[in-house]
Amino acid sequence: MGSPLPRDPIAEARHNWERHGWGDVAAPMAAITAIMRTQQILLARIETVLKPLGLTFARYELLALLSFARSGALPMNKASALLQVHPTSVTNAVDRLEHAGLVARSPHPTDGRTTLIELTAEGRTLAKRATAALNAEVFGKSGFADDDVEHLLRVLGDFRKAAGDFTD
Amino acid sequence: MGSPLPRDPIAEARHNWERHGWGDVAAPMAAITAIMRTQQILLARIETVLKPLGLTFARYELLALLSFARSGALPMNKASALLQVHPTSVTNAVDRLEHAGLVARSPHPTDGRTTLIELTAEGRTLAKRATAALNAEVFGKSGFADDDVEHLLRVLGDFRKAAGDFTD
DNA sequence: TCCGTACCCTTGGAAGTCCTAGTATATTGC
DNA sequence: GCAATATACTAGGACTTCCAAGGGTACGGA
Repeated sequence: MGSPLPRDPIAEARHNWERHGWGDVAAPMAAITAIMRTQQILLARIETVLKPLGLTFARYELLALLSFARSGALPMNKASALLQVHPTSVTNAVDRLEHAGLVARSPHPTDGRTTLIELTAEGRTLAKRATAALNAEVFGKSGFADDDVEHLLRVLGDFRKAAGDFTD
Repeated sequence: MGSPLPRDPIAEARHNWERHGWGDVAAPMAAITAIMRTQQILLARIETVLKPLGLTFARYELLALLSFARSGALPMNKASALLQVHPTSVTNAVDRLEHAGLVARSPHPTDGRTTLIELTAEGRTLAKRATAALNAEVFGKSGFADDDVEHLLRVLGDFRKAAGDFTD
């Protein structure tokens, strides 16, 4: 999409902020922008690894979640809550995964409102392969030093908790 | 979209990774997932602030970039490179901003292939208001401690540089 | 019993991202 | 000068996300 820029655009932005008298918020602005950009880079790496397997990140996340579910099945609203995405996004992902034969919908035994989603054998196999690929190609080569990983987990964990992600 | 979960889903995922014998990549996996989620939270905050102004984040970024351009105008390919998004995304954003009367397209004086984009007076005013709102409501209340901001900037800066974002 | 409220999922629409292709203009090499 | 290559933008399609609205089901109080 683009070759390396001669200058860091986020450092430039920070400089612009300071030049306009917003020095008090320039650093957090830069940090937030850097998080946005980092997410973009990581997502691109992940999608590159998943593409040959016919998966997108959204669909992989759902497969992975199901593969760890004790009972092997999850209500859609549970999946929505755990993945922290809108229910319609889950509907969308399940539609496509179901069409690809990787998951199946079934009615909840006692609650007629609820739909359960479950991995097919094929879905379970693909989830394993996708996780192995991501472990090898992305998570195992993140480029973050061990110390930095721990620090990120602490800082971002505090942030998410303060944002109301979890109460734990 | 959801009330706080009783447990941190990312910590759960890390636990699942360790339980399956992928302990060597569990921490980076968790850190990467945390970056994804943090971006999602921050983007939602930003969009909430921009919505009353009739802007999305993508359009705001373009307005802000133009407002800092010395000449007041930028070729679309330059904007694409600096914002680090696909050229078609810039076309999309410019289409909508132009329709809203916030930017204008004009032909490049010497290169017939390139299109220049420029802020209208209205666009310049709105960019100022939007930046003020973001500074007050998002960047000024990021929730990150000053030390953590500096650390984030270093770690993510190293990462982006290693990923080939800039050569500086 | 039955009505209202709460909850679960789906549909349709708007927005963003990227990709692939296509058109038009520059530039380079022969 | 002209053909071949490179560059700039745009069109159409796939995907994800969210919101708003609607239909179905469950449950609790009158």
